[in-house]
Amino acid sequence: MAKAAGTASPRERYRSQVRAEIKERAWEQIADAGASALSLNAIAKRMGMSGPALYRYFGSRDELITELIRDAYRGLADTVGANARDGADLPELGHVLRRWALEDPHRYLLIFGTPVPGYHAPEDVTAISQEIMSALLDASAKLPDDSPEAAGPGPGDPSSPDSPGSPDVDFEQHIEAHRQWAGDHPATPVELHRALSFWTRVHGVLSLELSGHFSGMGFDPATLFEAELAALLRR
Amino acid sequence: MAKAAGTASPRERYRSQVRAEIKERAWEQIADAGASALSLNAIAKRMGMSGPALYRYFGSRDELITELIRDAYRGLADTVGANARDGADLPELGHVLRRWALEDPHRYLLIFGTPVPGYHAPEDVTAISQEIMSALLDASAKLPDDSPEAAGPGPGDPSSPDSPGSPDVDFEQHIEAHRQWAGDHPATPVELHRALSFWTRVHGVLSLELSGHFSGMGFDPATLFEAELAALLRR
DNA sequence: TGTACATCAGTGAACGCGCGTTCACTGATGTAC
DNA sequence: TGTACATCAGTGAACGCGCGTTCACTGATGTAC
Repeated sequence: MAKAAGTASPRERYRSQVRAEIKERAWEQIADAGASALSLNAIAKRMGMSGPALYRYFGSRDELITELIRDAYRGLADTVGANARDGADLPELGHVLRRWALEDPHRYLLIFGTPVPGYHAPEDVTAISQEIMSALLDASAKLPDDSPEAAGPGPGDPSSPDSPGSPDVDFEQHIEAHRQWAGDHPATPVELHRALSFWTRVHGVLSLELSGHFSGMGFDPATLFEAELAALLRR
Repeated sequence: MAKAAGTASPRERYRSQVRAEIKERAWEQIADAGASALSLNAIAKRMGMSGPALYRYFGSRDELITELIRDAYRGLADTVGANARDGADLPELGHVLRRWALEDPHRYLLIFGTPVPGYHAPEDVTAISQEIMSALLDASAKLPDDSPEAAGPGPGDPSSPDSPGSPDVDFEQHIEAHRQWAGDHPATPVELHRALSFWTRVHGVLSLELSGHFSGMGFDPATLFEAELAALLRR
């Protein structure tokens, strides 16, 4: 029988405390030596416990990694979702994302970096990542659909954004025909396109920044990030 | 005494053959299990040799990894450099990069993916990556500096590309003051900016594509890639 | 309130494994006279 | 062309290590009467 929701026995409370500490140490270890070096024995040692003790809390090493990935996705979805509901626009969500990534680079890289070899994410993670995409689509849909060439006051007519045969028109036709990933979201092709550009551009700067590829170059990645977000609106 | 360049004794020839085969097997292993699982013993086993034998060819595991990274950078620099010298423009270099990455995703990810924990690239790798950047700057400098708003026939006057205080002007001022990474390259701030945008956007799409983040989404990454390259020209 | 029992956290020993690396050695290949 | 020596590739044993995981067990904590 399941316990009444909301209450928790001291044992249950203790259990979830220990589970939480295991995860904390796991993140520390990932920060020190990378995700593929994650070791239950090493975590146990750091906690002053014997290795096998952890098997009371996680069935296997893979189960622990899965839960770390799930937690990371969940946290990102919550952060993005909350800001989107508060009315953040796409550039603001960009800053939210960047802050979240810099707060704990390894958490970001565990999700969006080189995949852990041989590891396949469970289904619910896919659902969470669709939740994130959906928040981005909401924000994308709040921006005007036409490019600012015609910066007049009117809402813009839909006939002139691109010459036919241009890569944008091509992509927007393509995305129209392959929008299953957007679920039931009612975004227009331009909005879908903008959300995808947003995602890839944000990731492009963040990924290189977090991997240290700008570190010897002298300039401030934040300024480049800013410019990329701005270019996204211009187009 | 060093041998006369160009000739090689049978022993030297054999040596470099075996070295090459070790690297080949190493790449196979990276493809199978990730860079952090690279193991000299496992490579030796695949080659039908005993583990210690490899120490005739590489001083340590780290030395082998270093050389793989160096080779990858070198290969990319050669590819990009050759195409740039043949007159490829920035979008064409984008396709070159994408082809190179898809040809062997792990090679790309070893360089631009999540860093191997605890590993620091040697100096000559920095030099090679500057070589790549320099080719991108050459290509960037071949494009007109002003945005296509003013699509008139004149070469464009330098006073109108952006309103002051816009993120682009901000970034271009910043990059002007921090252009040491560009070495002696005489590119203008707009060109520097475009080369960096090129790099981060190309990487943004490629990185997510290679890590499988688009795989369940249904659309074709190539089309998105195309659109990103086109947007780069537009600005 | 006290006793009997069930639940559960954590331990220590053990299994088999693969790792990087060192070392003394064998045997083949190349070099010098 | 033949012999003596040096060079070098590769082997097998060994070192110490840490890993994931199973198992039988101890001892503390919670539950039922």
